[in-house]
Amino acid sequence: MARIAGSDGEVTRSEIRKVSLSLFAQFGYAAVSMRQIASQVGVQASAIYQYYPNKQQILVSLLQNHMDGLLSACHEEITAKDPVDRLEQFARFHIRYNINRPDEVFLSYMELRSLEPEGFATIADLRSKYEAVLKSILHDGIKSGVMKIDDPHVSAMAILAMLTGVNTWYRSGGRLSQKKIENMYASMVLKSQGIVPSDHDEKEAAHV
Amino acid sequence: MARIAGSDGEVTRSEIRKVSLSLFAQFGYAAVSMRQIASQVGVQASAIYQYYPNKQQILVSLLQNHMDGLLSACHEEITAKDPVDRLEQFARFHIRYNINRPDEVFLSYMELRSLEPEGFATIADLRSKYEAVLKSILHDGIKSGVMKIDDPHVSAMAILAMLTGVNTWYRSGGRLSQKKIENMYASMVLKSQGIVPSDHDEKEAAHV
DNA sequence: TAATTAAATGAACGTTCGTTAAATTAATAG
DNA sequence: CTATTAATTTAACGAACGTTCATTTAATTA
Repeated sequence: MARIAGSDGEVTRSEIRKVSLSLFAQFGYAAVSMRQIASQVGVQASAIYQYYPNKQQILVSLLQNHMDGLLSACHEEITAKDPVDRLEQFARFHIRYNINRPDEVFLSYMELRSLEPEGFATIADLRSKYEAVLKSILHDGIKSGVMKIDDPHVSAMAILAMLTGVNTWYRSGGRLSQKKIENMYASMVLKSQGIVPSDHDEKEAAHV
Repeated sequence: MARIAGSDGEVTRSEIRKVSLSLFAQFGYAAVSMRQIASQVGVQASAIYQYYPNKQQILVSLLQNHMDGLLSACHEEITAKDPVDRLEQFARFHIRYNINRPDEVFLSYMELRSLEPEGFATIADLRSKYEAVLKSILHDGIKSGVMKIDDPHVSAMAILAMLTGVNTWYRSGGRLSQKKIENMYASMVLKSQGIVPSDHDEKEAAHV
């Protein structure tokens, strides 16, 4: 047997991505074999090399894709002018975007160590661009005096860790809706940076 | 050659632990081979089996040891009565204990998935005991009305993620002292749960 | 000093790994 | 209908894997 009736390269390629993502997230990059991926795709291991030059490039491509999507979506969705509003938008965006992509997020945080230097540099650069978005919001909030922040870098790291942590416990169909979770995390993030919610809400109301 | 002059089982055992911890944390459990561990210990791979029955048990033992230490230290060091004081003690303890054990912490969070069912159950149970310590503090704080918390479980997860996240960026000898970092995280944790620091400080002062 | 125990070696086991190469069949283009 | 391109197979490569076993040497005990 060789080419299979009805086989389609684009379908196989996306199947390889889907399966690799799921297996890497579940067992870790190093623990997953090409044969294991191939078997779930329904193909022989050697067929994967038609689409990716090696195992490492599958991982790089998955991470690259995730970070690109994250960055462009965040630039699209965080539109407010006021720093407090922007921080709230950031928190809500981060939860909303990540909560439905648990495997990508897990990979992005856990498998950077599996990357060879070149791929690592690329992904690390994208991540620091994302962190810069948050840091810039915090700087604005400090300048305008609405946030009480000792150290913007530490605050940024604390906020990101807190938000990303939702993926360690959230399972869809659970007790809490995604909107509820988004609300709670947004509130905790704002308060953690010295923003008293009622203050800001009242100011907002006064404008209307 | 066989037994080496001056060789000592206890020294070799602890060397195996040290090396395994460092390699597992750096490359991931699955990516590290017995031969790699052995070579850093300065021994042949077969010698490791004098001390551990297999690779999996090295990991289980490292994780077990870490969680035991964490739990007993936390019970020793969190002594206050007042819920707000206890939450502050918890935050400071978690930072202080974890910041100097980056490899153990990383393993505990990342390699649970590498555990076979029995070991997984053991470690997961220890972790939930630790989480229960924090949740109990939050419940007390809610009952006494000093904390503004929507959902204690979500708050506990958020706090733990935020605190544990310090290990993703902290490197010893950096810009900030451990004490400074402890202070900042403790403050953010309290504020995130609706505790206004000055309020509590003033009440404390009033007692003196 | 002889017997025993502790600590390690070196060789080998069957398996699996990532990857390559040649062959084969399906779909498409001329 | 034929030639070409796309998609896949089977077979094989050397290397590395976790683990076992018999053996060897050092240290301790009797």
